[in-house]
Order: sequence, then structure tokens, then C-alpha cells
Amino acid sequence: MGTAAAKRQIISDPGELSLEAERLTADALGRLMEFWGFRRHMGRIWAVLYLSPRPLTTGELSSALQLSASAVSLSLAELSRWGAVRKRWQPGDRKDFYEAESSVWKLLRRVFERRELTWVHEASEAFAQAERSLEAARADATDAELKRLDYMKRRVSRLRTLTKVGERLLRTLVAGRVLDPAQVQEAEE
Amino acid sequence: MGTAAAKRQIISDPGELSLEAERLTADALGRLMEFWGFRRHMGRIWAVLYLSPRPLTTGELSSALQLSASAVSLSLAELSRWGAVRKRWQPGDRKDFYEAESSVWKLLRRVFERRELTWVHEASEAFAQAERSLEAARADATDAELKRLDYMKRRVSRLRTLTKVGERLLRTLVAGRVLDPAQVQEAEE
DNA sequence: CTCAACCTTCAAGAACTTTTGAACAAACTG
DNA sequence: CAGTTTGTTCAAAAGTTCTTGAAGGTTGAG
Repeated sequence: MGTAAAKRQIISDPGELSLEAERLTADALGRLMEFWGFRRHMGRIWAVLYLSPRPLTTGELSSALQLSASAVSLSLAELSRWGAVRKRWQPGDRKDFYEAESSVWKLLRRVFERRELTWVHEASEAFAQAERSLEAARADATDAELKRLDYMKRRVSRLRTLTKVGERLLRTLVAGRVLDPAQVQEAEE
Repeated sequence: MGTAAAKRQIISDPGELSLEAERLTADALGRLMEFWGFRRHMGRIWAVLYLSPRPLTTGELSSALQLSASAVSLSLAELSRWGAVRKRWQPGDRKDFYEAESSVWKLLRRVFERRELTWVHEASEAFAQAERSLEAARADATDAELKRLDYMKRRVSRLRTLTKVGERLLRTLVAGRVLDPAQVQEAEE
């Protein structure tokens, strides 16, 4: 079969193989990022930059990943907001060059700090608000209603305690200090 | 204004206020769950069950949250798969009753174990595969290509180390043992 | 000052998910 | 055993997010 030979030839070509490796890595990171609630292309683009020994232009990125210029521009802008890529200008060239922030730990920390913490905090506020509602309801409640309200109160308040513990753990994580998950368990007792 | 008076009346009604609290809690948990990659209604339904002192029927859930019967059925099925709700049968009633698994820590652990760990693990495999590709590429590479390949190799291998550390940390978390995020930092040196 | 290269923004359309109502199935009741 | 109630499944509608191509803006070269 001619095709098989051609394929083998292509596969043993170093360029092809490194492209294959790039694709595998980019796809894996894309999936991971998507799963983590980011745009899929952010992970893919970051991966290509991370694997490149020199900064790349938007044109190189869009041809490496078969993406339109606008898709690249959009994802790069968002990656910048997260500090995951940096613009570098080459003297004598007015294209924009990008390079990846290569400290993954720094990036993880930033996401936990800016995003996860916000969400947990917002939930916590909502629970606090619910508790106030329940408090207000006690005023005109009959005995049966009181029982019901107090049950809800205890539950909501447990949820709030849990989010508080979550917040504290996230802060600990961001600070790079040792984390004790037993605190979550304790919050439920 | 008659409306204001009517509104005040409604707002000081314990029933209304506890519904308000239920809604706030359900919405907050819905958002949290959605953010965490689950169906929004899963969080809302779980919240209503968690706040209820007795198991509820699908009918009660769909009227509490204004959801169609099928939406409730779908979400309950998925919550069951995660062990987040349990079916209870009341003697002499053939409706299905549901109650919430109330240990949040148990639930969190299960999700980390079954879902997060899988993702990190898959990424890790993909990186390993990419490394093999790069290894294979060295065979027919010129000197310049070799340099490029080795650079990529170092990067991919760092990514793989990071996912390995991630996997280990997740396992530690699931086991409820103390977690040291410094390991991530160390993996990058 | 004009042109060309490049990047960004935007609105339309494509792709994907979620939600729903209707049809079906199962379980009890009289 | 027919009828009713309850729960599930499925295909289509609705909604949401992603992607793209075209238009617009900016910068530097000639």
C-alpha cells in the first residue's frame, strides 16, 4: 500500500512528530481549561506558547491551531487579563509577539484568588441574606411555623459555615500554606 | 398606596419569608453548582431537599421551583448517580420521596474522586503520549531540530510532573489528609 | 499624507446545551 | 383487568455560547 508507506514516512518526520506532540498537549490543556470553566482555546493557545522557545505572533498561533485571527485575538486578550500571557515587542517588527507565563503555580493561585474565592464569597452572602429572612419571619410565626423556621435556620447556617470554611481554605491555599480538609468535616458537626 | 400595604403584608407573612429564604439558598447553590460544571437545577433541587425536614415528592419539587416534571426527574436521576439524594418510600403512598444527602463533605469528596481526578489523570496520560512522540522524533532529527525537540520535551515533562502532583494532592484531599500546596511550587523548579 | 500591515470589535450565524411537552411505561386501585 | 396516577424517555424548541468574516481603528513606512 502506497498510503501506508507515505504515512510511515510522514510519521517518522521530526517536524510532523513534534506537531503531533504539540497538538496532543494543546488539546489536553484545552480540555482541562474548558472543564475548569474557561474558553477552550485559551488552554490551547497557552500550550502552544508554553512549548515554544520564542514568543509567537498572532499569525503563527492562528496557523498552528487553525483558528481565525479574531478567535486568537479574543483568547489572547482574556489570557492577558489572567496574566497567563505577556506581550513582547521585537525591535524592528511591529507585529505583537506573545509569550506564556510559565509559572503554573502562579496562574493557579491567581485563578483561585480572583475567581473561586469570589464565587464562594457570593454564595456565603446569599446564605447570610437567607438567614436574615428567616429571622424576620419568626416575628409573626405560629408555633408550628417556628419549628419549621428553626429547622431551616440551622440548615442555612450550616451552609454558611461551610462556605466560610471554604473561603478560609482557599485563602490558605492562595497563601501557599498547608491546608487541612478536616476543617470542612468539622464544620458539619 | 394599596400595593405597598399589600406588599408589606405579604413580606411579614412567615410563609412568604421562608419561601424567600428557600429561593435565595436554592439560587445560590444553583449558581455554585453551575459554576462547578453541574446542571444548575441539581443545586437548586438539592437545596430545597436539604432545607426540608421531611422527604419531598417530585411534584412538590417541581412546584417549589417552577420546573417541569421532566426537568425534576432528570436532575434527580443525576443527583442520585452522585449519591446526593436518596429515594425514600413512605408506607401507603406510591409516590417517590426524596431526601438530600446532608453530608456536604462526603459529596465534595465523591466529586473530587470521581470527576476531578479523572480529568487530571487523562491530561497526564496525554502529556505522557506527547513525550513519547517527541522521543520518537529524535531519531531522524537534525541538530537544530534536536534542540527544539529537547526544549519541548522539558516543557511537556514539566506539565506531566505538575499533573502528577495534582493527582497526588487530590488523592490526599479525598483521603482527608493535610495538603501541602508547596509541592506544586516545587514541581516547577 | 497615503498606503499597507496588523490587531480588535462586532454582529450574524453555527454549534452546542438545556428545557420542555408529549408519548410511553410501570405500578397500583377499585 | 380497565383506569388512574406517577415517573421516565425522547425529539423538538428555546436558549446560550462560540466562531467567523467583515468593518473599523491604529501604527509605522514610504
